Amino acid sequence: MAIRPKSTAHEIAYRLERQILDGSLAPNEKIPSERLLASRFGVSRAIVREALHELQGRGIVETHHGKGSFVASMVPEPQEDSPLLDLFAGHPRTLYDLLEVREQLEGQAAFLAAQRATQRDRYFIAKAYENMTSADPLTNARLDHAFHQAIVEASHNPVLVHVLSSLKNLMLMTVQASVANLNPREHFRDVINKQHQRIYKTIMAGQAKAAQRAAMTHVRYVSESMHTLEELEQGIIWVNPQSPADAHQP
Amino acid sequence: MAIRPKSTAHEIAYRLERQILDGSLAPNEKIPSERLLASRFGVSRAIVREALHELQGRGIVETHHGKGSFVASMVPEPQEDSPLLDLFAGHPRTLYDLLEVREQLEGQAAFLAAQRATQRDRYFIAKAYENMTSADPLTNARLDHAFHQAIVEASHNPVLVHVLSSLKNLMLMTVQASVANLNPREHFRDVINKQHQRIYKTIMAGQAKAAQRAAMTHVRYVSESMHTLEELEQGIIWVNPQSPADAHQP
DNA sequence: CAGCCCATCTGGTCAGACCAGTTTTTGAAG
DNA sequence: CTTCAAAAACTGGTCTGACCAGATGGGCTG
Repeated sequence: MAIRPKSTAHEIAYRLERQILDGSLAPNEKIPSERLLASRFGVSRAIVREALHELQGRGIVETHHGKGSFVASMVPEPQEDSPLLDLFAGHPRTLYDLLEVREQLEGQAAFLAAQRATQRDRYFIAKAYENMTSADPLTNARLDHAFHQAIVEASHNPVLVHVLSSLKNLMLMTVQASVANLNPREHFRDVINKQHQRIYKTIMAGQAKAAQRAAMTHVRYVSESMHTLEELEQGIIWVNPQSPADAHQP
Repeated sequence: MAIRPKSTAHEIAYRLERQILDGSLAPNEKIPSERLLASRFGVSRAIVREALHELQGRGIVETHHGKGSFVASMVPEPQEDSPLLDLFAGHPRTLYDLLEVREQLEGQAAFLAAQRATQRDRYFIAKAYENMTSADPLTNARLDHAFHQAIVEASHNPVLVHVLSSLKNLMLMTVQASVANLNPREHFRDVINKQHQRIYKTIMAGQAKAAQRAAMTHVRYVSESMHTLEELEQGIIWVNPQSPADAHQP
């Protein structure tokens, strides 16, 4: 076989990645200097840098000018299948573009779910709804997502499922963000709970149009609320005494 | 603000990324050569390479020795590993699922285009519309698609652009199929032309709601017409003496 | 006309130099 | 001996220019 690597840089990236995965290089550990790696691997420094940039792009490595490169602290997940997530991460405005699309698709999903949900679908939706409402409001981002997911699947449209599935991580991010930001505020939480209830009831009642409206209203409300919150935060109005920047340094 | 970028390489990666996001660089499109990018951005080729490696690590870019670098498609190429195509193959019904989703997204695109289209957008839409109407009705599948594409881009929503772009091949297939099947029939062709005209006019007039309705009506009509045709074909009732299989080969 | 070859695209790799932050060493002052 | 600031010795960041290696297209040759 002897699958020769596409490029030396890619090969180096692969070997470094393996060292990280098998524990030779632990999280937060300092990676040897570029010059040392270069001589150790027998390649030029430029190649080492290209390899490091590749790993950097994958979030496995962080480098700091003057200090060195380090194994990223977060768990390296082989989620190669979501370039969209990476693409949009760090672009706040895109969040609203995403919510704009979600408004349509979730609305359609609710509409179709109301029309097409089988007994089994209804059971899962109901279960997801109960789990969500009975759980700790501060940590139910995933349950929130599970509820929406159950609805999407009840639409029985594979394309819709697939498209939204492509946005899954991204969606989870936004749902998480919204829940994390909105839930602590009782007013928002109450409104959202009511909206979820309305979506749930209309789907169960088979009222397609109403379900669509409810889902769209919900997503739009989340979007607008986050926008409002964002403006508040920019005004340095912190309800929580916690500082916004304190999640780093080993 | 003045957030000075961590590094030039990262800055270049960001700028390339933005070009991809806003559609200046479409999926599968060839990225300018490293030497050209270097001189264009005013940096060394090494920096361009590091930036490309970062995007490579994020799955946004693919490069091939001797050929160049390309924007990766969000959905795996139409090879055998595309879940959507697998889904589609052998399940003709999926075509209607796709059209169902398209109805929503094209409607939203038209809505947003009517609201947000710049002068430049309007120019491109107008041009695409003219090209489409003046061309040979039997071979304008691509022009049809170009028209719809121009509208989507005028929505100025990168997420929408990329979601629809991911479905591009599939969409082109359906548009092509619809045009190929429907166009020879004068009645359908007339209706579709009128629908295109209505979409065009409402967008130009900035009538968002009307544009949305027009676009949705159009997609739904195409879907329903194809459904009708399909039933006709199964009944082997051919109005046109033409064979059903002759809409390919360049 | 067929076919080979070379000019010239493209990315891949290398070497060495220098700039710019960080850390460590060092040496002089207190 | 301690203190502390300057300097040396790290680290990554960038540039230059060269050469190697696939891919390609056009023109010369048989």
